[in-house]
Amino acid sequence: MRERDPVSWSVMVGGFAKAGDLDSCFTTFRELIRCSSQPDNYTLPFILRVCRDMMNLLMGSLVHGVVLSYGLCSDQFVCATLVDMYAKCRVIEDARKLFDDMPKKDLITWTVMIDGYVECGNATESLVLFDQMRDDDLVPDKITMVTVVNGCAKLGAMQKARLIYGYICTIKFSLNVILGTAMIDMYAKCGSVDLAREIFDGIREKNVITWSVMIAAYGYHGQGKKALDLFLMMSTCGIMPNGINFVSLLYACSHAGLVDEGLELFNIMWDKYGVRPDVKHCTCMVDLLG
DNA sequence: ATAGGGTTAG
Repeated sequence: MRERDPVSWSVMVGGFAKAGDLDSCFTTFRELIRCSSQPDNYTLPFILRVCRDMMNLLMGSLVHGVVLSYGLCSDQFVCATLVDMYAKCRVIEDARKLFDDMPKKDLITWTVMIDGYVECGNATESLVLFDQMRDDDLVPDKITMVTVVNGCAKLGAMQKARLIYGYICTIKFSLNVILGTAMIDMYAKCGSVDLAREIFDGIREKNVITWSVMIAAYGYHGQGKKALDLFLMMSTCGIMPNGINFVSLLYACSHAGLVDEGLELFNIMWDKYGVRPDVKHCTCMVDLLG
C-alpha cells in the first residue's frame, strides 16, 4: 500500500499480535510512529487494548510513552485505556496513579479501576472505590455492578452482598445473564448456596457459565448430590459442558465422597463430551481416590 | 476495516 491510513496500521499491528509474532508487532508499531503524523484518538487505544489482551507490559509502556509525547494523556478515552492496560497487566499502582491524576473520570474509567482492584486481589479497595464513585454522583450500570459483585464475592462478606443486592434492586436493573451469574457466585461465596439458587432459578436464559457457577457452589458447600442433579438438568437443557464444568463436578464428588460417580464422570468427559482431562481434573481424581 | 469496561476453575 502506498497510502496507509490509521486503520491499516492498526489492523497490521493487531494482526501480528494475534498471530503471536510480537517482534513484527513491535517493529510495525515503531514504523507507524515514525511514518505517521499525529495519530488519531482511536489508534493508540486500539494498540493499548492489544497490549492489555496479551498482557504485554513492555509494549504497553512504550505506547504510554508515545501517548505522552503526543500530549494525548489529557484525553479521557485514551487515559482510561491506559488505566485498563496497567490494571490488567497487574501494575495496579501505576493504574491508580493515572486514575488519580484524571480530573474527570467517566463511568468506564471507574469501572476499569474497580475491576483492576478485584483482579489484583484487593477487593476491599474495589468496594471503597465503588462508594467514592457514587459520592461523585455517578450512577453505575450493569457492567459496573458485575465488577462490584465480583469484588464482594472475593471478600465473602454477606452483609455487603445483601447491600449490593438491595442496591441493584432499587435501581431496578433487570438481571441479564452475566450480572445474574455474578450474583449467584457472590451469594454462594458469601456462604448462602440457597440464596444463590434463588437467583439461579430466576434467570431465564442461563448459559454454560451460569450452570457452572451453580454446580461449583454446591460442590464447595459439600452438596455433591445436588451438583450432580444440576449437571443432569443442564444436559437435559441441551447445554454442552466444558472442561471447567468437569473440574467443578469432580471437585464436588471428591468433597462429598462420591467415588463411583466421580469415576463415571471422569470416564464420560472424554468419551461422550470430548473434554480432554487436564491437570486440574486429575488433581480432583487423586483427591477422590486417595 | 480500530471504536474504551463485565460472568465459571485456578
